[in-house]
Amino acid sequence: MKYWLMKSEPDDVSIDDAIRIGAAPWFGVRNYQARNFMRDQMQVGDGVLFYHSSCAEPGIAGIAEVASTPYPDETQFDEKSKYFDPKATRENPRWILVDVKGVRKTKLLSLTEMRTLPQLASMVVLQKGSRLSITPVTAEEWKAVLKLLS
DNA sequence: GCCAACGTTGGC
DNA sequence: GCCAACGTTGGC
Repeated sequence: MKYWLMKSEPDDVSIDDAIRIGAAPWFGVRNYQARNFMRDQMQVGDGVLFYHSSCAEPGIAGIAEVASTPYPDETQFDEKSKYFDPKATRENPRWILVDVKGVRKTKLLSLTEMRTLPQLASMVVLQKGSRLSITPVTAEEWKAVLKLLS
């Protein structure tokens, strides 16, 4: 059992959307490190901190969980998608994703608040220059965040 | 909209 | 394999 923080633009998919939709493919990741986390390390049932980014109040907005094993991101094959990748083929797909299921909405733990909390200082997402859309979360960090959200 | 910090691409 | 140029992320 691992833990993750996954960023989503709420104008695109918010925590409310994720809960309403249920298990949904986490499409559009086009960064190899983030892809590798999904492809190589995620397991069904892993805990996800659902983070709202590029919005008025960025921060953790809810809890989700990994809901599938990895499989190819369909949008890489779709010429009409903005995520289309001409170098990807069905025989040799480049982008792999998992389904993510929204579990519950929480109060917003804002980025500014997170930065003030010593128990969260080690989180990858808070490190200077970090812009990975998927980052690993330690069990300690997970516990600390859940406590703050309760 | 700005821009710092990264990541990717492609010529050599 | 280096690295300059370019593209992207995402907070502010």
